[in-house]
Amino acid sequence: MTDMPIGEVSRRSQVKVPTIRYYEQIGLLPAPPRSEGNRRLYGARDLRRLSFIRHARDLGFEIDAIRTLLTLQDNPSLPCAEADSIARDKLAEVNARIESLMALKEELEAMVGGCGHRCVGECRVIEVLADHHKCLHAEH
Amino acid sequence: MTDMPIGEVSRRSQVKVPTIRYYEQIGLLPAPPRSEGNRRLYGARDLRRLSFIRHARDLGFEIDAIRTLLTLQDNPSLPCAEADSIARDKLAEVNARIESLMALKEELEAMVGGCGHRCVGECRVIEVLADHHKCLHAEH
DNA sequence: ACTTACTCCTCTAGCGACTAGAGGATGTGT
DNA sequence: ACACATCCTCTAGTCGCTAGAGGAGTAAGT
Repeated sequence: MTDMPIGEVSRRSQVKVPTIRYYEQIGLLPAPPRSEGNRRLYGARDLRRLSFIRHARDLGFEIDAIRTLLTLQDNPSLPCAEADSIARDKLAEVNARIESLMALKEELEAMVGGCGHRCVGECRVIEVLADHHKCLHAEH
Repeated sequence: MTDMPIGEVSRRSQVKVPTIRYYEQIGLLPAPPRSEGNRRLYGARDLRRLSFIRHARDLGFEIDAIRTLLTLQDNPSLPCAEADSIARDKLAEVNARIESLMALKEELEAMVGGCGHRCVGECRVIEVLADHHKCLHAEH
């Protein structure tokens, strides 16, 4: 459990080796002790922290937000309004992104469906991109 | 219509001035003629090209894909299978992104809903991020 | 003991698609 | 004549890594 080399903590946390070193460099992960041969030695705490980071990154949280979340995690007696608000912001952002991707999906489907694979002169894909007014959603 | 300065073509195409110069630099937009005082002078063709680029960027196409699409647009007699396949790829990617965002949305909703704004020690947001097994979707 | 193969170290540079800012020239309106 | 907007080039920064060079330490097999 303790004194894992970077490769093992990488495998277990699913965070790539250079990324772990990068996280150390930007101060997201504390610099661990080193072996006699100057290798990083990680413990269970580091593994938990890395898993936390990786999970949050997967969920689309930015490094800065994760920094805040980690500070909160380190101080469990603080009020959690901030964590909640970060998650709420993220949710709003995700909803917005879903909405615009749905519009995009419709537009792409119209493009792809309308093209009969002849030549570019008659291609709906090119046509739609060239002429904004042929869009399904003129707002953008 | 012709001999617009960069600011005007920017306003009309909705592409920012430095971005237009950047597109010129990377060879996405041909370098226009210059005025006596060394200012770029754009014509209707450039405006159309920029609008095409902007529209495609909005739709999430990468610069490289746009480069291909522009080449196709410039040669209308080529078969359009490639344009079609680029759009199809993009559609698949968009669908995948929508799906993962929907899963994310659920997870964030569970986080936000489960937290009663007390203190971090009881916060579901932190808890879920720290412990992967509390996720709704264990795959990721 | 020696070799091979692997992991690890530091360091620098690169990615994509811009964006920001410095420092200066040109153009427009009053 | 002057103010002010717009333009020019150039360099460097953003974010979150990723790739590669060049070298050192370590584990397993012979």
